[in-house]
Amino acid sequence: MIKEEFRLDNQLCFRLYTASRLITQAYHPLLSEQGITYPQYLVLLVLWEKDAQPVNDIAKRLVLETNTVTPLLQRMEKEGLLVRAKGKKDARQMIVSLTRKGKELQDKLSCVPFTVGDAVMCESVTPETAPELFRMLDDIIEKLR
Amino acid sequence: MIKEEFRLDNQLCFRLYTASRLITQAYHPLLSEQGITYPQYLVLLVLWEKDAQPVNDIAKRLVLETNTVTPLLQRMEKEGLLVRAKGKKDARQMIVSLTRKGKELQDKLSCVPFTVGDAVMCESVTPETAPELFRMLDDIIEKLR
DNA sequence: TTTCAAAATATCGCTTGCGATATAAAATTT
DNA sequence: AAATTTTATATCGCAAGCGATATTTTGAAA
Repeated sequence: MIKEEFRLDNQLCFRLYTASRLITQAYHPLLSEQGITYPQYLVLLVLWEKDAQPVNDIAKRLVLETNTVTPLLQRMEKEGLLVRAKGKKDARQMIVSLTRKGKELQDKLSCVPFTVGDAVMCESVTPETAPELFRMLDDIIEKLR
Repeated sequence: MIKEEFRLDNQLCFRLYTASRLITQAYHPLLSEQGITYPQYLVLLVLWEKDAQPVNDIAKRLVLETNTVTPLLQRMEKEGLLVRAKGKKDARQMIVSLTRKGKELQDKLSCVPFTVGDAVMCESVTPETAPELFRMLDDIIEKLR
């Protein structure tokens, strides 16, 4: 008999990994309609909050490494969603700014948070219980980052 | 001002995605010591529970597509962790079985679940609250799969 | 039985994620 | 000021994920 601690059904990480992938898949049809991916959508969320940020700030906000974010931004620049320009004060920095196209996507994607939100709501995850779930995930993230 | 629903801090998916990646990173040093990755560890968990399964059963258990699992199994076979053999009853199937090396890893990785479990425990996630978190994640997974 | 649809696996192409390393510019030390 | 260290990005290589598609085998229908 397998040890209890090795049972897949007892693994928190597997649940997080699966839930994360499935929700990302729920985003997919909505985002691909506008030609973007989920990580690209996250970059847009960051830049919609505050435009013209250096690569490092975007990476930190998304808890990703720059070696993940840089190619991501390069692809988005090729798609005309943003531009990257050397920083004037600090020439090491690359300042990332939204193009008109990148800004306009906000309107075109305006229903996405609601559509996905509805898709995720269920028995134990409701507007009442979501804050508790958020708090647990935030604690885990804080502990591990 | 950005709309509330677009704020990164209000996104469940981003939290799941980040928490999932960070916990996977917590596994990394423990697993790479034995030359395996986190998805490969998941395959081992499945096969330790029940050896000699077709590709499809493993994929279903991990909620992954076969086009993800097949190359994963091929890499593990190359590493000598398992063998793949055509099914006798159904020649379309590939039956995946652990090698001695794959079985022996269970002992070498015996402390992994505890080490990672400890690393994740925090203020709001404890042995008491974990079942509630599990239940919410399971509901989301069930709803979306 | 012949044909056709379904199932199981595999291949292809592309985007991520990330460890390791390189490059260039700034900040600090000597 | 010259040398050294730190910081900000970028490049490289490889393993996942996954949509789309191909291949093989089975099962069902005509």
